[in-house]
Amino acid sequence: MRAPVRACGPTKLKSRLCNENKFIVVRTRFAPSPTGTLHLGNIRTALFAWAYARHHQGQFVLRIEDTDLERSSEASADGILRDMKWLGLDIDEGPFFQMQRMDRYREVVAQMLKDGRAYHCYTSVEELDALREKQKANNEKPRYDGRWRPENIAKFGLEVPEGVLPVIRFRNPDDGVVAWDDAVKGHIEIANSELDDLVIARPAPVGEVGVPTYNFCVVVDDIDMKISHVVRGDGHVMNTPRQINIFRALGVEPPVFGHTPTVLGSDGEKLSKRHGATGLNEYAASGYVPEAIVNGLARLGWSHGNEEIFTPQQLVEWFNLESLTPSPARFDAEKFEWLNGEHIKRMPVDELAKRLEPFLKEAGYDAAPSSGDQLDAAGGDGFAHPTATMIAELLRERAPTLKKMAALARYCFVAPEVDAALLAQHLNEGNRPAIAWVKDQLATTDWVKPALAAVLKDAQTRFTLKTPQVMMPLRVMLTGSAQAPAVDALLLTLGRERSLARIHV
RNA sequence: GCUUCGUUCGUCUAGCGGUCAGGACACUGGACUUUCUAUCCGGUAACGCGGGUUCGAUUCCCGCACGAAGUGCCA
Repeated sequence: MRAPVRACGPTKLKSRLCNENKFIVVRTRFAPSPTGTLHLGNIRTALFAWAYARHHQGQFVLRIEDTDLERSSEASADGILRDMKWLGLDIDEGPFFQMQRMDRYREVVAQMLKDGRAYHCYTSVEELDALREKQKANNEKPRYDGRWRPENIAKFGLEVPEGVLPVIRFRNPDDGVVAWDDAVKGHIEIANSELDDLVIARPAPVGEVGVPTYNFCVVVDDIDMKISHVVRGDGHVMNTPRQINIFRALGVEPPVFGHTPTVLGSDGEKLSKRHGATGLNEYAASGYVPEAIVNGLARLGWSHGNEEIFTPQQLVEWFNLESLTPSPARFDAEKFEWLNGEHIKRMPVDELAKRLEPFLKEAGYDAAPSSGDQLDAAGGDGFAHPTATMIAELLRERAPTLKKMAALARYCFVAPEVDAALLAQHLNEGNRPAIAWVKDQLATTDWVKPALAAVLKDAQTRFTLKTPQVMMPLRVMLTGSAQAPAVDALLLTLGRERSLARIHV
């Protein structure tokens, strides 16, 4: 489901480019390529850009950079939209698609050509390769030598070759340095002598403009979309000076740049499918809640003192670019899971129940109703079964993900298989009478927690047993496991009928 | 090779010239006699190396090492 595309950018080149470079409002953007699912690294950049805009009551723009025809797909663009929505990164404008802005880019290239800020270059790819090889062999930096700059043509003795379509190159300044104060990394400067004349439009007959290239489109887009702060991954640091030069050539002051550090896999390698740093959708499917993902992602490279657990709202309130660390961070799956558990614990039960329900269904506990605190329709073992809310209440502190919580809830629906050896460890002649007594009491006692607790306590005193001697056999019979919630809570959740059916003395 | 950026416990980080270098995850010890994969309390564990500057460097400067990115008619 693709949102409607909005046209962006007027056709009056000059007036547009030269004037409105004062940004009153903060406008950030996220500009992914639709070439696959978003991984944690990408989405974190989006999160930071979004949080910055929201913090300043600014706007957040989504731009899809779909000019790589071979790898781009609509499905992937839809996936991006879906993931952002799930995380709560609401967008104010867009998505804009670069493919639909080609005319605009060409218009600007044509203008630059006319103004002498760009020129045709007939050097073939083969020649370029040869040139670079030679430069490398001589221990020089491989770069285009500017031979087709109008003033150099004669010097190089060049003639326009037959049947070769020229590319258009940007005339980069020869001297001086390009410098900017990166909002994350601080002052950075690069000598123009390190930069060469980059191709801004691919081959096309003279008089036409070929397909424009990335570094150029980005600048035109950021100008047209009035982006005030470019928050992006630090893989773009080396593009920045080139882009700044293009901004200036177009008569526009460049925006503020903030380059966020890379996220590495837990092994320290770059994030990729193999590292388990899988797509966001898979975290959703594993029972992670978006609040926890936002929290964890933000905490990877950003900090607000010693705050570890915070809500998306708090992130927005506290966020600033200066508190980003400039160094790369490793993804820590264990900490993410812990964080997820913390967010689950803090969530209102009803909300938790609502989110748990699909996971219960997926686990095969289909009949779970959505809410309420009374037993509802018959479950898989033939008894009225607990609601999602009751289960959430019972297990919220014991499961780090919704999926694990659903798995833990098994005994709420299905009679457990009780291992005889395990039971024998906890049930013996010493406590058997007590358990029998408890069962008797449970047949008639009020099914409320204080009453249930009282029965259990009475059993201890009446039979002079230690607490575990009463609790453990019940726990095992009720759940099939020695690790389970408090027995009174279990009884309450499971219900009288089901509980009695499971207690065998 | 060249350019740019980076380097605090295993991991994420706080620190912005004087701290017993703090917190969190993980790990580990204990407590909770309603178990535990829960909860509470405790513990182990870090400033990459070498020079400066300074009364004093984790903090500032310079080298080195290591890592990352770039060096495309990819984005």
